[in-house]
Amino acid sequence: MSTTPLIHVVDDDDSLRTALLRLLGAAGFEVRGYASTGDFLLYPLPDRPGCLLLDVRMPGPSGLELQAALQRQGVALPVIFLTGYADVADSVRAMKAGAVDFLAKPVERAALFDAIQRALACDAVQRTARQEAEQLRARFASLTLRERAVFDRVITGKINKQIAEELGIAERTVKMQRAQFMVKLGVNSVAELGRLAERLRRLSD
Amino acid sequence: MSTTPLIHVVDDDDSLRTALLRLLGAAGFEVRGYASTGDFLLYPLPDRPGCLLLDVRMPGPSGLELQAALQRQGVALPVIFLTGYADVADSVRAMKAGAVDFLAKPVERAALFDAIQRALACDAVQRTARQEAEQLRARFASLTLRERAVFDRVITGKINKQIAEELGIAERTVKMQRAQFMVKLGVNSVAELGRLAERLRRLSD
DNA sequence: GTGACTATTGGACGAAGGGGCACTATTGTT
DNA sequence: AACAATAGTGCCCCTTCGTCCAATAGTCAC
Repeated sequence: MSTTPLIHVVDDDDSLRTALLRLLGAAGFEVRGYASTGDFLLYPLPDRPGCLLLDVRMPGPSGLELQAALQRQGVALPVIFLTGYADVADSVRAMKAGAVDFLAKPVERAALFDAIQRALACDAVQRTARQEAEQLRARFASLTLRERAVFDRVITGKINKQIAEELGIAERTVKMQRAQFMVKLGVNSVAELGRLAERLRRLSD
Repeated sequence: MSTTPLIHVVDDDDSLRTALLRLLGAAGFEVRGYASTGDFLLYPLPDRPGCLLLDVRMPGPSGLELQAALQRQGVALPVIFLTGYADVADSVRAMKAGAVDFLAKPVERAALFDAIQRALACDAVQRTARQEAEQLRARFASLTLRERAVFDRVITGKINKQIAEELGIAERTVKMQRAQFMVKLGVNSVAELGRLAERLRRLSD
């Protein structure tokens, strides 16, 4: 069920990165180290719980640029920054972009583990939310255009007769399509249908 | 309709505060200046759109402490920090606590107005969300215990007969209470009722 | 006790939803 | 050309819902 979290460490300082990997590994996490932004982006990201410990200043693309790139790609992996240079502008930019924390090197063990815990909690919430959204979208994607048209009108409270007239079809047909998408959506009552519709609407806006 | 936003400026530096007030006033905002955290907290906060420009280091309670106090009181006024001392720890703490931005003095006009614009947008979103939540809660608060019991079962798709048996009352009575809360909640169909129920559930968790 | 008020109930009728059965038209397949 | 497969339809029956008219029982103030 619960896979052990995978923690990615991106830092060009070999000795620090190795120390971090050892520390986190000893704490029971699965870990992967990368010496640069490019190394990290080289292979596709496995779809599993985790977070990213990211150095800010490195040869090549900076940690901030990596964070922005991940955002553009729609990757929601929580990021914890580690930096040796105290730069307020960097920290603010990172936090505005959604970083979980921004820690100064040398980082204290307690602060690091606290940040990781928050990052993993954040990731877990995001993952379940995304998963539920996917399931919901999938269910609605199986509806035909006609069924979807009837659905849209049912959830606004219209009665079959009105729907039939609006769509230029027989009331009997409305009943059929209605019954069909009730099965497809896995609901047994109009009330549940309305709740499902509201959950779908939340995803859109 | 749209009140001009009210911008609060808390800074112990009289000349800077005055300059900020003049600048923002000239830009069309309504402004109020405070020389300390205490001054700001002295009077109740008017309930209107706005944001808070807050210095970090001041004699007495710091800006960060004020931010924390506002959070504890449930005040959601967006905060933009201004600081003369570049301190990464402060900036991270402020941003983690939800600050809109954290700007170094001397602050550029463009950066300031950009931050203010984002803060006001954020405030507007929060205010409408809170207002809708209030209205929703108010509508549900008008339901009697019995009506609420029937409501809970209607939205799970139970039919009147089942509800009547569960609650130990006649089906006829269920119908009546059902009609009553439909009026109270201002909906015309079970589908809308379900959507309303889902919106209410969102507020709880 | 009396009257006002609320909650609850019974019976009945029309409107609406749900679904079974059979027919038709269109489309794609062999 | 013959043959499914599918969507749309008409007819009919049953259940459920919404509502009107009326009646009963409990509570509270005076």
